[in-house]
Amino acid sequence: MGHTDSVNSETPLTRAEQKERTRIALLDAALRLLERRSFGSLGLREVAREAGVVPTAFYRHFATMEELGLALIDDSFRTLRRMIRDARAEPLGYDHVIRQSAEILVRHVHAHRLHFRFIARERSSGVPALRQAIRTEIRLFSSELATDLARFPFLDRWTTEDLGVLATLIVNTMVSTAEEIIDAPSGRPEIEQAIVRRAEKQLRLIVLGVPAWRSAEARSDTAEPSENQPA
Amino acid sequence: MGHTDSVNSETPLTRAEQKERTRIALLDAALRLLERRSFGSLGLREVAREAGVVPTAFYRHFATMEELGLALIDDSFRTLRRMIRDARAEPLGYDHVIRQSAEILVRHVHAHRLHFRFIARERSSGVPALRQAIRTEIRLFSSELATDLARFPFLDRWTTEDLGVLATLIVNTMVSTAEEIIDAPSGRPEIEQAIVRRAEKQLRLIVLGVPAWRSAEARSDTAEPSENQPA
DNA sequence: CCTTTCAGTGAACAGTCGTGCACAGAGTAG
DNA sequence: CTACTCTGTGCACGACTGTTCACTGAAAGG
Repeated sequence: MGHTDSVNSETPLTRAEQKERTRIALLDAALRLLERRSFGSLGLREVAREAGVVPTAFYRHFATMEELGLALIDDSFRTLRRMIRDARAEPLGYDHVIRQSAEILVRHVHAHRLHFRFIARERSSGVPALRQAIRTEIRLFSSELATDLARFPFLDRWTTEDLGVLATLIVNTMVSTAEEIIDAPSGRPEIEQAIVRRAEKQLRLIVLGVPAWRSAEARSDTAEPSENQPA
Repeated sequence: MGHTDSVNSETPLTRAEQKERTRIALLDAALRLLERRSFGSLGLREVAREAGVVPTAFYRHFATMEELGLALIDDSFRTLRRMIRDARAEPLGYDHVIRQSAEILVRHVHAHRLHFRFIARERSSGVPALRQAIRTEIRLFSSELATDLARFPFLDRWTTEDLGVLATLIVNTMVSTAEEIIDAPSGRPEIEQAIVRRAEKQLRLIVLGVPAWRSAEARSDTAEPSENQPA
């Protein structure tokens, strides 16, 4: 008696459309459950139930839960990349860079709260395969930022390694900020404002260290004098 | 036929001693399982089995898994506090502060790998109660650091808020570093050295921004000129 | 010494889990 | 129109889960 209206109840659809629809229903169901639980504790049956689908239907889309998890990571980072494209597209007011970047981050975190929460949560916890995949993506993101940074004053003659150091520091700060925004009680705008305000200050502090960087490297006493280039 | 040698097989012990021993066996078992899995996906039976104890014995020590988790947090932060005490006890070579702090961090992460892994993993993921508890502890740690920082040059006349900004930035960097060290493949010392080296550079960069801080605050154009005090 | 306490046992419960299998029935191709 | 494809269904299975209960036997207390 298999009735097809478990996910859809609209006009007749092509087969591929209907299948994609169920797939998305499964992904969304998982994402929804992940608001309160961790991925590792999620069950195949649980997700199927939440999606309004029988457990065995799950296998038509994913061979295992881990596979669904990787699909979720794909989707999540797709939205994150969109955010970065947005950031690059903006005029970039030069000394408003920090404020603008923070604003973009906040906007996207709100627009794709579930995706960001998923990434933030599974970044350090749970299933090794997912953790690995997320770390790789973030690392890739950092090195993209590093090449972007190389076009700023003072930074144009930095070592690749030093640019990486700076980029990672900035990314880490952004990630921490995103995590705090996600966990902030919604409907308490002043708390979120404080978080954003602090993030901006942190980024500003980091940027302030940039002009002084080289001299400090030269001051480094007992360290092996390897990678510092001559002025 | 309840035999008592499931955990112990030594000389006769007092009742309290034996009970404490089993309690520790349960905590250690959980900690060991948490190397590969997340706390949320951990089962009472699983932990009891790993501890070499029958499931029902679990209830003699913890009413629920969440209670065991909170006990784990207690223990983990106890070792973390010991680390901080060590850090304060050292001579603090003044401009070797960064190198020394990093060294202490590395040493303790290795000595208490399981505790640090647990904290790192459950900090952002899984069971709300645990996440909450961990965040509170870290926040407390940050504000302690803030008051310590106030005794350094340049920092002695900073706002409380700005000190918090700086402290949080430093703590975040430390936490990220600890997470990376934990996940670094053991037996590859060069990878870990690279991580530590980057962490030191990041901290140095942050510190370099400190002397320039006030002026930048004054430069802040369209922002509301609230919390900056006159020089 | 005898009695009490209580950490750990073992069997049993209702429920959930992942997975295999046969089958329905709507979309698709000839 | 017919035959085929394939997504979703329904049922069954064994394994595992959290929790209950009455129990045992050694340490603790008088």
